[in-house]
Amino acid sequence: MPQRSSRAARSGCPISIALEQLGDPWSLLIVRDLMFTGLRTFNGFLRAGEGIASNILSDRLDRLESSGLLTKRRDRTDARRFVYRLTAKGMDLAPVLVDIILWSAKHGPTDAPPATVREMRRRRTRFLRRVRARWTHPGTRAA
Amino acid sequence: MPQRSSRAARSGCPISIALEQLGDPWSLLIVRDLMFTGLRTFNGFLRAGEGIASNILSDRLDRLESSGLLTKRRDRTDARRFVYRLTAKGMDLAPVLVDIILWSAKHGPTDAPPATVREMRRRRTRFLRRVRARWTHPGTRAA
DNA sequence: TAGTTTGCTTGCATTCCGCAAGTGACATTC
DNA sequence: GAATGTCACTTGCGGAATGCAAGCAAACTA
Repeated sequence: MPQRSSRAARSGCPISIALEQLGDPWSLLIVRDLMFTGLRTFNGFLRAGEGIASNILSDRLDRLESSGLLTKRRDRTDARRFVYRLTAKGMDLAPVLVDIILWSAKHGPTDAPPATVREMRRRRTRFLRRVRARWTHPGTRAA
Repeated sequence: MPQRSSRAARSGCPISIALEQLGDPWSLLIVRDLMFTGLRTFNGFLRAGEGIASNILSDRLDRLESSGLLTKRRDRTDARRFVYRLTAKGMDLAPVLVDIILWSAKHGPTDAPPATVREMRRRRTRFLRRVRARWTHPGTRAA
């Protein structure tokens, strides 16, 4: 278990604090998968992501869990499997992710559906409310 | 000049695209210094930051410039010095940074002044307008 | 012109990362 | 119930990135 000793407690700056938990190329992608897609298992992240290595994924899931961004529980129907789920703290990253999506979509071509991007921009708070509702009441797979 | 070959063009996901440009522990801190503090020079970033090494800073400035997030010009009054400045694309990260600050301030103690955090949360668009105005008309050092 | 400042660059040791291969617990199939 | 497959990792290894200290040329200052 590699330690992130050099990155710990650099300063009290809120941005620096956030980067200690999310300042790498992978953590936010895992949060994205948990928030916007239905992915909740190890192999789900492995395959549907951008090609993260399994050891890195394992390490990032541990860090995100110890940062309080997600929880890890055994699947009830399959004891091999773990179910990863965003905490409220992790869910509170939704505005950040939405702004990042809007920023990327504004400054270059992306795969994000233009209709969704437009909705994010024009009905930002409503979009965030819906994402949160889907998290509170899972199973509601909104378009 | 180390290359970020392995991180290039992982997918068309807008979050992945953003992380290719900002997905490390330092880039966003440089953007923060440019956006919220008056820092614009190499040694300014070096000293006021969280202790970035000079070679890393040099590399990150190059990357941010080639990503179109900042510009680099000679200082007119001191030809040794370069002046780094956010582009419009870099400035468009302001909503992201504000959301990150709000997220950090909500989930733990930070050094951010509570009054500023409250203003960011309650008058978000006005706060963003002011940050942008200070960028458009430099010299206006608002509190 | 001697000395300082500025923005890097270079060497080097340490750490991190991606890839491939393995492992043990569990599930499925026959 | 034995063979096979799945799941969530773990390990080994080579290469890349990082942090630290030192050095450097150009430009400014005394």
